[in-house]
Amino acid sequence: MNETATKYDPHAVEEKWYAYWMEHRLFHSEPDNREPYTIVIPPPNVTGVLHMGHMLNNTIQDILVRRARMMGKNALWVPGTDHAAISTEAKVVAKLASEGINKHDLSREEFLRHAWDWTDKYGGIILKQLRKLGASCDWERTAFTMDEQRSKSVIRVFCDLYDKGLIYRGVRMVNWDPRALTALSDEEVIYKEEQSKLYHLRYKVEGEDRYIIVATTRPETILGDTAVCVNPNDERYTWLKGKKVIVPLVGRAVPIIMDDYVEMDFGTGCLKVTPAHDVNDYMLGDKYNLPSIDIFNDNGTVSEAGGMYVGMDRFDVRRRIMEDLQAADLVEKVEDYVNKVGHSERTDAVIEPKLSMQWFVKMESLAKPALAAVEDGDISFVPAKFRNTYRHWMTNIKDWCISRQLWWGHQIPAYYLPDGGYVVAETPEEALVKAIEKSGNASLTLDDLKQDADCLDTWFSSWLWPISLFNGILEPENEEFKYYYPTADLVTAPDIIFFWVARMIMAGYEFSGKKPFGNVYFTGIVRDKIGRKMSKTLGNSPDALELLDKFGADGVRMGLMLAAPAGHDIMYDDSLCEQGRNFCNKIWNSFRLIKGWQVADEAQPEASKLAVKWFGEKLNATIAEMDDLMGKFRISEALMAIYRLFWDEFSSWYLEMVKPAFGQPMDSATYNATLGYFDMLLRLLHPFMPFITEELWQNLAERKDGESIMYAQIPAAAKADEKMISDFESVKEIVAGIRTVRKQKQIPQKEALELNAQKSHNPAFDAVIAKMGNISALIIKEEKDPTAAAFIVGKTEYSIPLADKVNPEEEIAKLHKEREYYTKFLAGVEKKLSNERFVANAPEAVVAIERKKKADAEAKLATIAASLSALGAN
RNA sequence: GGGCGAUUAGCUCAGCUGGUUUAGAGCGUCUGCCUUACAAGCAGAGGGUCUGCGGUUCGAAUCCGUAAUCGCCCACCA
Repeated sequence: MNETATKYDPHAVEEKWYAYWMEHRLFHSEPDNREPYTIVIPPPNVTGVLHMGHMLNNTIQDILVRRARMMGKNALWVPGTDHAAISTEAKVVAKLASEGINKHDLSREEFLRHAWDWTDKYGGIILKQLRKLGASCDWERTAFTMDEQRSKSVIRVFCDLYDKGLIYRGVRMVNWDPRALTALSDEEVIYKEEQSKLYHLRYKVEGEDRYIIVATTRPETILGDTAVCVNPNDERYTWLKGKKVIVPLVGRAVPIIMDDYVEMDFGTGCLKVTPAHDVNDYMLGDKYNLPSIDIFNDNGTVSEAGGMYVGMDRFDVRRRIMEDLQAADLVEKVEDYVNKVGHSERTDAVIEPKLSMQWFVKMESLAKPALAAVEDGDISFVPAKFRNTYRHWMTNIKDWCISRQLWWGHQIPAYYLPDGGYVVAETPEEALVKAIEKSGNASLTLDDLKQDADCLDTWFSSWLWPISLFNGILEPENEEFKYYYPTADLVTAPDIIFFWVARMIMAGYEFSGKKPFGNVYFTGIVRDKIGRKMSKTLGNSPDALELLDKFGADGVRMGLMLAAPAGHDIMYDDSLCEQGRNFCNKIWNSFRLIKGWQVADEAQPEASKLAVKWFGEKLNATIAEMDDLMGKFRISEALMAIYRLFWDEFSSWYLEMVKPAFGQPMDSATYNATLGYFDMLLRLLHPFMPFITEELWQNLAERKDGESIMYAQIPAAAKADEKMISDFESVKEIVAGIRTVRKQKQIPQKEALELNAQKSHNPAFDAVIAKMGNISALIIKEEKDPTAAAFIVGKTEYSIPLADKVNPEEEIAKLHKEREYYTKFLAGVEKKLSNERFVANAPEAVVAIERKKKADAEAKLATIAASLSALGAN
């Protein structure tokens, strides 16, 4: 380490200590007698790269884990990645396409080989990047949602739920992603407001020369129309009862149905019904036994069943059909219209509601204990407002569509028999046994069984994450599971509360009988300076690795944390990281100062003795404050507390008080106390800024190989001497008063001054005042010196005799200003006290405070009056 | 359409069960200083009728109502 550099250089330091921590396996945890503290990482996508959100989220987790470790707990942070079925498969498909390979020309096995190659190559890059941030994960436990243990757990759970009757297969209207070519769960659909059109189309009434007008946003779906619906109470349309209308262009006659689902005042009051491509229309179709014409292929082009525009994309059809309708004079009008359109969370494709055969989980019974856990506070949410969101979702929960028409993921363990029917089993061998039993056909072989081609939703493996990491599904009695589970805290972003958090809670109770974690800390969303969400398309997200490089990991961590109270979005700006970097520098330079001191065996100066005593109290108070704040997950406030202790109290006051004169040595008592304090400050800072604290801690004293600040304990708070702390605040004010006088009168610090004080002055810290103010003599003197520059601290007036330098008029003006303030203040207090109802109703303590305020203000005014009269004014 | 949350200094936010807060912090701004740890620094200063209105109370930034603005979540009006 280069002790002469005035700037902290994070680069070499970070690499060195991370390697040291790894080499000595300091992140590794095994069950022992200590209290466990466990966090499981929200697994990032296996092919993802580090972004601002990850940095925030993982910094918080690291702070919690490192702090727990330093409080003597057996801390474990388990890392891992998620196979992210849809997005990974999409990436692999795109990569193959760029090589001229079409996914569908490959067998499932061939495709999976490519996918695994891709995963091996790019997978886990993000985990390497987390190391640069300082994440103290137990990398030996790195897991993957598709590794063997996790995969087996998933399959076991599927079979278990199936056996319990909680998983079923059926034809339902699902959200279809025509780009990823798979069904999605409701949660994977993002509704976005879009500027679109409302098309008013003319439907001819069969056998009459009359038309009705139907309003739609999707004219292309008329190909699938099988009815037109009006409200039975709508008098405009009673004449339509029992009639049929002709679908424009298509020429098909469809019945008029009457249902009060239709809003009379929307559009024209006529609704076209396309049961195959709209959830509500499906419901109507079901109710009125309408035929359902599926006019789209899986990729969103028109199918043979559409009869026209076959093979054309749905959006091209929209344009074309409108041209054709215009030409046939079947368009009444076109209005601008804003509506919400569902998009795929992963591919952003516009969702097509589609009827298909899928697998579902019945959620109602799973939700019950999970809801109760949060309602009863067994699991607490930070901030608590997310309980509302959670409650609402849980009480309106719908069945979960878990099948995905993908290859990358856990293949559904359902096996179809040659003569129909299927069995669900953990392995093909077990399936065969069940199949033989079910069919009564003993000659069946493995080749006769055909496994369901679909994969499971990614979240069907993620919801088991906390349990499956400790193998709690397959071996619920294993030692690790019993020790580490339930985990302590979960740190995640609120946008996956339904995807993940809620489902983990359900899985926790269902598969382990216990909650998966005690607290859920919801982070904010990182936004840019003007409040926009950071996104690739906007290009407003700084490159995470560049930031780490520019400001150092500690600087970035601190910058993010300073602005990140729980659940509060943070507006990112580089100035935050600059502040973090500057703080690193401050710490660095304090260390340089301390290490530069010569130590001699001499008596401890009075000022140093006082400083040591005072800072000890201040340290105690801050430890207590941090304990309290961290207990409430007010992490940024805890950081601010230690930041201010270090910068304002330790650097600006303590070090200045004990600092020996230039070239002079320091007494060993003060020196050792200072080293002790510095050590303690480093410990308190370490969870937030792991690298610089390790570097300095290692250099602060001789350390054995393998020793680390990571395991240096943060002691429990002792009771602080509040009296001493508050007395010292007055001392600061006195010193500040002296500094102000010096500044106003342009008297340099090196010129010693005399200070007069009234007898109410507390002499306990005189040595400090003398040193910090460069005061040669502090004289208790009641009478006023008109040639002295005065200031008041508390009730006591202080003055510095300056002979000719004092301008009496300035002094008088200053006193008048103070008098004005205190007169007003006193009037306010007196008004309160003269209110009988206040005195009668307010608690005694509150009244006493007001009385003291009054007495203090009066004393102060008396002091001011005396000073004024001494100056010959009033 | 329902719900939730926010609105406090130029910016980002504290202020928890109303009373030692006629309101605090960090950053930024302004003024002096390259003082032998640190100019990414030091010493100071200025800056707010707590979104508006009404109410409860002896007392309101804090509780209640209401309006406005913003944000988020949920929902099957084409």
